[in-house]
Amino acid sequence: MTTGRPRSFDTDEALEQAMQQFWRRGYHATTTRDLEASLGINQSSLYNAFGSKSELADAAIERYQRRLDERLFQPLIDARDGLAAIDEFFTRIERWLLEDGRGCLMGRLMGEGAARDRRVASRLAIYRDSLAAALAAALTAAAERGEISSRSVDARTDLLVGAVFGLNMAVQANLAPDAVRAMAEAARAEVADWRAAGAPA
Amino acid sequence: MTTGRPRSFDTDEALEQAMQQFWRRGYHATTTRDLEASLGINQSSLYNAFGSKSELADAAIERYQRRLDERLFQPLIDARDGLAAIDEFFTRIERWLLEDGRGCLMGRLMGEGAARDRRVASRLAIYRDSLAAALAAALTAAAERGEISSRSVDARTDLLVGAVFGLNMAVQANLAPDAVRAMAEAARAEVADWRAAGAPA
DNA sequence: GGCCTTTTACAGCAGACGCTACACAAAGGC
DNA sequence: GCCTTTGTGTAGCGTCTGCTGTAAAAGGCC
Repeated sequence: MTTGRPRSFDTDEALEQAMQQFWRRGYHATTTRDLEASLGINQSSLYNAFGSKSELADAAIERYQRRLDERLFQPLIDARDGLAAIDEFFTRIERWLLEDGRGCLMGRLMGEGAARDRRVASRLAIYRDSLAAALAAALTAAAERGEISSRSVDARTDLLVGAVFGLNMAVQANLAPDAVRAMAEAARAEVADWRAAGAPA
Repeated sequence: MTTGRPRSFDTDEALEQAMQQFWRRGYHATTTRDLEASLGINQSSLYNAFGSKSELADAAIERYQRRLDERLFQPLIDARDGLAAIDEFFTRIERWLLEDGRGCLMGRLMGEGAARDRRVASRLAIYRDSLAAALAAALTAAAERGEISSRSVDARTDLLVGAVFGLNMAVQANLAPDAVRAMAEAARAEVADWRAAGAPA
């Protein structure tokens, strides 16, 4: 059995703070000194506990993705009311992106080209797949309810993934909150038009 | 009159190379040593000619924006055939983004948060406004032709700006070219649906 | 109380960054 | 042929980056 000196900090709480830091600043702009400060942990302890900046980021992103699934993707999948769920989804995303002006960690990572780190690239692939799967599930539900044609599900999934990417880009580009809200509203209006047009079976 | 030693390089050609370098790597990842190499110019000459990295980038971005206007935005404004012009616009953007796998310089800058540099932020504002203005002009033309309702122009401008941002984000996130193509195709399909639905005057 | 293991603190490494000081080179003006 | 003006090459500045070497500290186990 290993005993040794006990950790002076809570690993889970440290990971939470790391996630917050990466969320605020992205991957590259977050330095190991920043992490030292925001985690309240000496750099050598940080390396001892997490291995490297890349590994710590990976763990922090995993934590973030669990939160995204829980707060945004899973509700979209669980709500079986078709287009209404998508409307609600964009409302949530808009709030998520503008709250505290922090945007979305995944949007930050995509935008800054952090995919050059293999671990981050893998996380980004998971993000994209989760987002597309949740939207596809909602659109499939909408087709089952007769709100849209089932043949339009794939293209509209791509369109909405693009809209979400676009919202992230807008936040990343420092667009005014009102402009971001207008973009989200435009997506909701488009979805509403689908219902109005109906499904030609 | 000033005389002095003449430049050993062509300033315009150097600026072109600087643009290419920023285009490939973005703002932060392009170092003054990179520029030294790709411009074939000593760093001190570079600073003597352009002032600073920020000022050189500003001039390079201005050059890029002229090219964007000429190849993408102005054709969209000049073509007065409404939705067909928008379809063509997305085809051009798709090609622009995937050609040489370089993406778009403005997308790179937006994504990497280069807006913290004041000059870059100003350039990004110009880009966004030009893009929105070109799309709004085409949508207005489409409304005049009766293809869509004139009341939907503003919302659809926002939607399409979002779609373009989304395509840029997809490229920035290193999505497979086929996935980017699918996103562009989805935007075109959506635009085609507008024509099918027609304008309820 | 010694032993062993793990974590901690401090200091520093090697490399990259944007930028600049300085001496020299190359042109025109007189 | 010198002077002034501007461009060039070298070398290096101060700072920041991710990461590590080393020794002391703090716990369990016998």
